[in-house]
Order: sequence, then C-alpha cells, then structure tokens
Amino acid sequence: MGRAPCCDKANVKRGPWSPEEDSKLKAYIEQHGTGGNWITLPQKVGLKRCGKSCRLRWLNYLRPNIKHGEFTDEEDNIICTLYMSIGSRWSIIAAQLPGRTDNDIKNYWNTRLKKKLLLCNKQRKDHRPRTGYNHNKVDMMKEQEDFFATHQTTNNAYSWSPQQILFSTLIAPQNHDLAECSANSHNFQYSSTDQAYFSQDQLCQISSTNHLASMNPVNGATCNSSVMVSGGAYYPSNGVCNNGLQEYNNYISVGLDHDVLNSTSTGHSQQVDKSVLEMVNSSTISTTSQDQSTSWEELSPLVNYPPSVFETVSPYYVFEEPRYLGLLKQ
DNA sequence: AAAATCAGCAACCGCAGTGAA
DNA sequence: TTTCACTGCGGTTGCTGATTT
Repeated sequence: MGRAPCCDKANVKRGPWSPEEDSKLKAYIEQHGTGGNWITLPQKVGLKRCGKSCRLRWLNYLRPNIKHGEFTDEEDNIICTLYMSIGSRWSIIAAQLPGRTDNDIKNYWNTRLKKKLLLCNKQRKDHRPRTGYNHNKVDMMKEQEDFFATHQTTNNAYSWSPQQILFSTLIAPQNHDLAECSANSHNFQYSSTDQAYFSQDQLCQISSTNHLASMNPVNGATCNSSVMVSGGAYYPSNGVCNNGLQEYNNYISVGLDHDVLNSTSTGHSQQVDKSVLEMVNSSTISTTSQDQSTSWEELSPLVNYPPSVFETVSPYYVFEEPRYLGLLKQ
C-alpha cells in the first residue's frame, strides 16, 4: 500500500502564487497563526492549494523579516565556511543567516556562489603556483614553514579552523580499527567509531555521527563560543576555542591524493564526503540540472586540511605515500 | 528580429523523522 | 509496539526574463 497523498492533486492549484492568494494566506496566518496544521490550513483560508505549498510560500516568501536581494560578503563567507564544514545542510546554514531561507541559500549557492568561488580560485591560481601532489618539495617545505610560522602559538598549539578539523573527520577511515598519524609534537587519531581525538593537546573530541559533525572539549579544554548552533562545534585555538569563521582565510592549500580519498569511502554518510567522493570518482561534480560541472581539480584547493594530517615522519613525502596519513592499511 | 541558450529562482516532489493515537 | 498523519528537508524541475547567436 502506498503512502496516502497529502492532498487531492486534481483539485489543487499549482504553479506561481497570485497576489490575491498571497494576501489571503498572509492575512489569515497573521490573524490566526498556522494552527499547527498546514494540511487543513488551505481550507480554512479558502485557498485551493496544497498545505505543503502554503507552508512553503509562507516560509520562503510571506513571513515577516524575510530578506531578499543581494547577499553580503559576510553572508558569503558564512555560507562557504559552513558548506565546507557540513555540506548542503541548508536549513542549518540558513539558521545562521537571519532573514534568509534555506531555499534562497540553496539557490544562491547553486547558481552564483559556487561560480564566484571558482572564479576566486582561478584568480588565485594565476598569482601563485598550486601546491599539491606534484608540488616540488622545496615549495612544500616553504609553504609548511610559512603555515606553521603563522599558526603555531606559544603553547605549541595550532589554530584550526572548524572546516579543517571537520573535513579531516569526514575523510577519516570508517572501517579501519584505528588510524593514526603522528608527527612533531602532535598525534592525530581516527577511530572506527567515526571520532577523532587530539591526543596530544587533549583539546577537543570530534564526532560526526548522525550527519552532523560536532566537537566537544575534553580534558579541561575551554571553549568560548560555538561555531554551529545545531552542531555545537568547537575547535581549538591556542587552547581556547574562538570564532573559527574569522580564521577561514588562514588556510594551507594542498592538492589531493586521489588514492587517499578513494580509500576513505565506505559507508560514510556525510554529505560533504559523498560529494567529495563523487568528485573524485568522476572527476566532476554536477552543479545544476543542466550540463554544467565543476571539476574537482578546480574545487579541491578550496578545501582545507589540518596541518597535522600532513605531518609525518617526513612531511614532504606525505603527498606521495597515502599510508602515512593513516588512511590506508599497510 | 527571431531563435536559441543561459541564469535565477519559485515551486514541487518524495523521503525521512517525529509524535500522537 | 505499531501505524499513520503530518512536518521539514534537500534535490530537482520548470517557468520567465535576460543575453547571445
């Protein structure tokens, strides 16, 4: 037996809403509220619309304080940062942008922001050589030194942006008992329970279960603020968690070893992970329903990696030997 | 000027989660 | 404990105006 339809599709109006319908719905809800039941609402209002359609119209267009029009740079940054961290969880992202709807943000990302990012990336590539798998070792050494010079702090803790940490969790192995990579003064471990522990600094514990990555302080670490409302994400910075969004631009850009990513896939439910794997496997990611695509080569430099992941016995070999990441069984 | 293509966005669809009965 | 109505979400579709050929 199939699911009962939410309304009689033959007798409901579809397509764009007329101003009259808008004003009827708006007036009714402002006076009576939704009554907690969208299905019966159209009848009460006197509209030949599906309840779901009414709900959507109200939430995306009619409700008060909806912001339409251009997104600000700050909004762009928030969307990008959260997308890199949690993927296409539009409702969560929308919760961080007052007045914006998930639908708005989704459309904005799919039609404009993604292209904008790619354009930025292209311009950046024009100005500096790309780091990556084939990057020469001297350049990589210099880049790492620059990064650590910028990020290492007095108590020997690095600053991590939330997406650096969360993304590293997303690419963590799911089926391995325990993968570990250690270097310098830092250890970085992944367990098969999809959690990552910072064993050296004992700052945070990450879990990305239930589609939502989150981090919680352990062993006396302090956290001042949460980056994501729903996820309760924290990250360490100088032993204290600050606002990671401000640090979004302080990233180290690295190329991807496709073997590493291919080795991390099975059974992973994270949407970011899924899209990454799609990109890796097909070399392209679909951006719209039309035949437009964005190559992984273009997007990969936009994804940030925690420096520790790339620290190994010899950090300069890490790009050539995925097993050093602890992501492949040896 | 007309046709084709593109871009933006509102709206729809179907699935999963939730809670009441 | 199970069933089912309802809600919310993310992916997709298709319409419309703008731009290009």
